[in-house]
Amino acid sequence: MTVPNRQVRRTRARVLEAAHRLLADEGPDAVTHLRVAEAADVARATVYRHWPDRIDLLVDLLESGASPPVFEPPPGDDARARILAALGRASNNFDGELGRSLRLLLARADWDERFAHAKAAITGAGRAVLVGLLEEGRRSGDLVFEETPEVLVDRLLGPIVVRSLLFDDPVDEPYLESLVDAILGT
Amino acid sequence: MTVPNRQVRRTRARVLEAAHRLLADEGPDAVTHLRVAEAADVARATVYRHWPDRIDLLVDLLESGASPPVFEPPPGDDARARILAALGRASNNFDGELGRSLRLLLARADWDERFAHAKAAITGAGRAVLVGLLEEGRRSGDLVFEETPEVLVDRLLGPIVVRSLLFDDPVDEPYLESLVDAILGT
DNA sequence: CACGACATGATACACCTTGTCTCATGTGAG
DNA sequence: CTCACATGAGACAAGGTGTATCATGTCGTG
Repeated sequence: MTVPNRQVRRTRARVLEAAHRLLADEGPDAVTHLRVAEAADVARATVYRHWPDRIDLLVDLLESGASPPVFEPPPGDDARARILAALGRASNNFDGELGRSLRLLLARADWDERFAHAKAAITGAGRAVLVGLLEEGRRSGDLVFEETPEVLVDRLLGPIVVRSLLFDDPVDEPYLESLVDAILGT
Repeated sequence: MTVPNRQVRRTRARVLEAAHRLLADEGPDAVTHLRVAEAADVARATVYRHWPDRIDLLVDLLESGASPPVFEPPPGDDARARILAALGRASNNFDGELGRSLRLLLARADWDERFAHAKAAITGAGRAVLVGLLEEGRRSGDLVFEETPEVLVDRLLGPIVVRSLLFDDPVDEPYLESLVDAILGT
């Protein structure tokens, strides 16, 4: 991995930013070499040099946009509060632009290996964070449960996902609290 | 609504079937007027006559394929068994081709009104079936719960959705049983 | 600073897809 | 059988794709 030039970094950043706007405004079909180049005020050939395949550009876009803050391990004292904060962060990310990226990732992963990798990385990371919080709570004695942590993650994350990604209903703080209490028995 | 010709019906069926294969094999980007026409052995102009917009064809495809059996109200005696059967049917449908259609619908709904309608119709129907089963169980005395039925549907359906659509982990009968017992307290 | 390596802009090219049109031919309902 | 209408076949302009070339611009290094 050679570290890219300043010029290269600047160009990539400009292109990605333009592509990001295009994706957000007009959807994945609008992210073509031509339109991205025009929006970024960059030669079309330049876009081809960096991303010979349109799909690579889309994957880059989704990975850079959807990855970092989705399930960041939150600070806090007891396990319940930390889990609550993690779920709140997740639900905040699910609606809005990040939710759209996630849905796009889910759909494209069915037909394209590159999207599948990105999907696995992101969902895997999120799952790992929650599993970690649960195990930490069990070790510290804050939580007592019989099921595997993975099963509990399903039960905690699932309702939020269904509600925001499928039903387009809001998820607020009371909803999360009653969910956590019901699942974790706190 | 005029009832279409025999010729028209035949053509539409052939085109839809070819488009279906294309979607399943190569994904949504492959469903273009040209490729569908070639696969269906039909003139390209004919496809344009029936579906002037490529998106209409995709929506048609997803609605016809994804709608009917997703959450069919199952027969059975007690509420727990019926809900279990409904969830089992749903989880069977989530992986495989129907799951892909659902994910595609979710993603495209963010940028296209027509997909959004189809998504709302399908998810709404599914939710209604489960809510109905819960209310029926409450009336018959099989089930006792304090939350709204919608909240319980989130908790029942959510884990299954997350597990099959996000994590790509299998959902088997014991998983469903322990889920139902945990959520409904049976 | 000056040089050299390399990224970019500009342009050209052949090829493919799209959307629309026209007209001859085929098909089915009455 | 006949006529309305659906389809097939092909033409067409417009525009997107992918690749190549070369002059120009930008940066890192000596």
